[in-house]
Amino acid sequence: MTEPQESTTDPIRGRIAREHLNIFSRLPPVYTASRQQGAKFLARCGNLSTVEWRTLWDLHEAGPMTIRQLAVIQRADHSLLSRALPDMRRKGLVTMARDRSDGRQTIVKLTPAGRAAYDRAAPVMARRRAALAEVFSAEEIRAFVGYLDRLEAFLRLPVETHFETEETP
Amino acid sequence: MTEPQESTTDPIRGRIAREHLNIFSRLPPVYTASRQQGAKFLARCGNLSTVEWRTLWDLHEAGPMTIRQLAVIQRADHSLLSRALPDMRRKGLVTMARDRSDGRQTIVKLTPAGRAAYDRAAPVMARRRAALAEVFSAEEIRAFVGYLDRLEAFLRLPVETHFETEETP
DNA sequence: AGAAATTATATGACTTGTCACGTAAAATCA
DNA sequence: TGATTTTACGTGACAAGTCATATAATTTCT
Repeated sequence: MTEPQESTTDPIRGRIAREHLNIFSRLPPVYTASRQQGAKFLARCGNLSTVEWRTLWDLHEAGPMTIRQLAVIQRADHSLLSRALPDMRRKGLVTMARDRSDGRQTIVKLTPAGRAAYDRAAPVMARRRAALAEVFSAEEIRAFVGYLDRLEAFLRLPVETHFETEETP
Repeated sequence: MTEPQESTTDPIRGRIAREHLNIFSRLPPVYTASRQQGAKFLARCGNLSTVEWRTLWDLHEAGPMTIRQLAVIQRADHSLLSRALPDMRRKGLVTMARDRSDGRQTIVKLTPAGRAAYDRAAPVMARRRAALAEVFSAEEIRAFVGYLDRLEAFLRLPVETHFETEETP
């Protein structure tokens, strides 16, 4: 009744089944799927990249800020922004001005075109979050986020933590 | 009592606080942290990359297989493996042989050196999973994975799903 | 004030991951 | 059997991210 090649596919299936419960293995595909879904939503409302969308959103919500602040909010390396922003300026979405009171900093600000791009994208991206909210209740989201918090805390522990002799004498 | 600059930092903090509950925003940093932690663990036991480690592990657990099967297990694009494997062969970790019965396929197999590299890395990576298990009970892992399953199912829905007029007449 | 340390940004090199497209081998179907 | 479709793999081009290092401006310390 079962396929004759079962002996060949079995170890593969077994492997997949076991990895299903491995959080570390699950993360990359889930993250990637999220990135792709986000990109598809963005494709429907202009041609913003993920980084661009996040940046427009942050600037819209929190007002003009420095590159570092953007990086802090997005929890990404500042170099990611440092590379993305000149392109966004070229596209007319933002302005970048050296801070007069602190010459190291660059203050990034939405332009009218940037605001327009935000306005075009925002409802579509809001729809995405609304769609998620149809699948997860607010309570479930909180629980899920709680797991993410705890996982992240674990992931950011210094690695040595896990290699010290942990015998409590 | 509060800092005088609160008016400046407030919108930033507010933004961070609000994004904290946004699953889509939380995923990239969590994924990235996991990748970095994995890389640090791997740095302690040889110099395998993430992809290399995953591949050695899969081959060790499920035996020789094709590039496609590796990609399926890892839920990644075949091109990722297609690029990584020649390097691994060059390092002597695997052999790649054209399948005699199906000339399209390449069968990847662990070499003794590959097995040795696996044996070196495996205990360290097992320790990582053990450390996670100290922080999450088996039950919690199941619940967490359940959320990931549901999220992934949502993320892989065709995008149009979310744009059809969903008024049930 | 001057030296030393810190901070903000830029940039090169790299990993993980995608998609699109080309080619060869295999499977299907007429 | 021969034409068409499918499948496996390779490869170029790209996005998102990192780290390390350099430079300039600011802050801190003596």
